[in-house]
Amino acid sequence: MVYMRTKEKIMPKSITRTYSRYSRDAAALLGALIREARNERKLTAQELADRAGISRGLLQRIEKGNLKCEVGAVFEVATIVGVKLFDTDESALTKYLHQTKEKLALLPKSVRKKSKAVRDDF
Amino acid sequence: MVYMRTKEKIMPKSITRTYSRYSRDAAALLGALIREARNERKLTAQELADRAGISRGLLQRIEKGNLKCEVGAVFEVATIVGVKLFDTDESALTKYLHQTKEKLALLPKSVRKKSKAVRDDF
DNA sequence: CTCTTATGAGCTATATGGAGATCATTTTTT
DNA sequence: AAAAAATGATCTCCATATAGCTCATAAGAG
Repeated sequence: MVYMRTKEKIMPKSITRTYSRYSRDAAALLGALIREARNERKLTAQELADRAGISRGLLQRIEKGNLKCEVGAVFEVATIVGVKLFDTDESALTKYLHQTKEKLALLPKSVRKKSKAVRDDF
Repeated sequence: MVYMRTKEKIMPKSITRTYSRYSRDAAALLGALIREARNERKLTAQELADRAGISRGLLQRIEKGNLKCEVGAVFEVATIVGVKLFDTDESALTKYLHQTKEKLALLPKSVRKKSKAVRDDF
């Protein structure tokens, strides 16, 4: 393990993640939908944050579409204000989840490539 | 109370978040879909992690539906393997995003409750 | 208008999520 | 069969996301 530390200052590893446009748009949209839903329900930021068990500052970042937030916090807030993920109702989601789990249990667990052809069509 | 201030320093804040069932199901489903899509594309965990710019361990947690991951990492992985969020294609998402932004710009920025009635119907 | 409250932005200390290892097990290839 | 590769499950270190403030501004109520 090598630490990039000098005497004067600590060199950060500079892990500047790059996000695709789609990811940024998705987060921004989700944040906007959350804010919209919160206003419709006449909830203040503090109230919603309290219900979700997060701080108001974190809620602010979520509504702004900040990508560096916990998935759990984002999903929780979305759930509370009624923004459904995957455009599915809960029962359908749960049902499909079980189906997928069973399906996955039957599949091989690892993947072995037979060719190198990989498509990047997105 | 004389000893009240001990909790400031000594007691860790121990933020054990609670997540709703829906949030947990949503994360588990998303993780399962990602794994499914990754297998269909014949990508190893390491390859997908490299493409997303994350570690293999983080990808493991994402596929397991761990809620304590960056939203950006989850969205990015989902995007790469073609799991569309919100069940919408990219153009529609972007379009709706702009509409929402314009709409939000016209709305009042703060919320004031007129009554105390708040519904918890979810 | 004044008063009250919500929001936005910035700050610090700290809890913690992520990178990068190792190792055992499972799966695929040869 | 053996070898090679992928996965799952750990661990430590540290960069940073988070909670919890503060303050200024904005917006609604009276």
